[in-house]
Amino acid sequence: MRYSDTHKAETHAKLVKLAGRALREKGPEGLSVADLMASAGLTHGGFYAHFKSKGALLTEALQGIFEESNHKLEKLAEGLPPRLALAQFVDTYVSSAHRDKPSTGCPIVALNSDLPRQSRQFRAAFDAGVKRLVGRLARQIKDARIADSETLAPSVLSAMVGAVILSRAVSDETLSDGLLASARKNIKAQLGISEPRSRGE
Amino acid sequence: MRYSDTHKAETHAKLVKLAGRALREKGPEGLSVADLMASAGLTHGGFYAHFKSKGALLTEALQGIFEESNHKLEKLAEGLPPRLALAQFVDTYVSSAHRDKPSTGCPIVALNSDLPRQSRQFRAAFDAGVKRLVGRLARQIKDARIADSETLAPSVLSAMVGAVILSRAVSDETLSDGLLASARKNIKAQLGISEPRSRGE
DNA sequence: TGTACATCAGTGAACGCGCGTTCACTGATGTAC
DNA sequence: TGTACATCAGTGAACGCGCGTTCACTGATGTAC
Repeated sequence: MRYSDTHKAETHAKLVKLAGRALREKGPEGLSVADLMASAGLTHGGFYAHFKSKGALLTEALQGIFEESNHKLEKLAEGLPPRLALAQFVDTYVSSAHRDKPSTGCPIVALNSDLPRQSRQFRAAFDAGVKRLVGRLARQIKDARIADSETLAPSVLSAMVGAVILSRAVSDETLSDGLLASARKNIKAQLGISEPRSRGE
Repeated sequence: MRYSDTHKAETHAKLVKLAGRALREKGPEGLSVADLMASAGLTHGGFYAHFKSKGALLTEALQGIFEESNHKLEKLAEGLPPRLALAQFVDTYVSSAHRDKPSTGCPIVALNSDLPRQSRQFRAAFDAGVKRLVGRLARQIKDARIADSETLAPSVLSAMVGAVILSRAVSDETLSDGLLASARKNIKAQLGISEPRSRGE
């Protein structure tokens, strides 16, 4: 064969990864097959040797994103006591860094208003990802011995999601920063994990 | 003249209104000029007698939506004591009715992830709308004699926005309903306006 | 009062463009004999 | 050991389609004389 045994799988993985970024940056409609292939150094015709359709790629890319997010969150909490891990999660999620990097950020924030127009498979993958994230958050809240972990988790997630979404949507930077700070403060207060040390931040 | 004096203005207003609904339902890219004109009983060529471009229409439609939303909110609070008005706002916004009717709902929820890809004019109109809504909410919180009205308002808005967005994005209805209920409860608790009467709801 | 002309909201064919998708082909390599 | 063939990831031209936009035209009516 012209290529190594693993070559096709490597190309496939590369395409999924690139698509994951483009998907979050440009949305499902903004991602173009030709551009994606060009970004991988290939020509557009070869796309269909890897994916049945653009839709199939989108779903696979979304699954990959959620998988990757999950790993990142695991790493973030590693070795930290539950309450600190939770605070760390909120601070990292509701941050200007997250706001400014959609291509590597949370897919819920990046894709939400496109969702109603996507395929059933895509929405199913999204659902699974959201449920998994809610579950993880509920466990973290429970581990931190905070009451009402089950009902608190979805509400905390939606507050975090909403804050980053609004901060991204708004182009006035002062308004955007203030919004994030205010949300961080209130979410942590709601969880009862406001740390007194960094008040001067 | 073939048409009455007000005819063109009426058609224009009708197009803006129809565009406002289509915009929230299908997004900026999903709204097609030809479809819009057809929905008004006209042919697509006439569009440019009313608008300089599709972009100009989108901006005008967005401004119209925010205007209309503002009127709705005013009506909702009319005659109610401040705390009840606030609770009413939260309950109406974070509701399955709002979730299920994107075409007449809040544009922040409907359009957020499309925003980075829109024109400067469109984003400016969005900004203005968000600021106005935050201002209105801050005033309501202040009127209800709740502390921290300035920092609370953006955080409450983003929590409400996030809840409806997530509830719309998720296709599992139980998860979606639970999310809204949980968010309503927590937002009102955060504001200190949980009413004890409707606990059994 | 009657005729010629101007107005202008709306018509509908046509345009250029980017898109997702198809398909005959390439060319380096492994395999069969 | 050498030759003919099969394989298959990737190439690149071509397709049909929907889109935003343009433009010559229509036709009912108001206005000038």
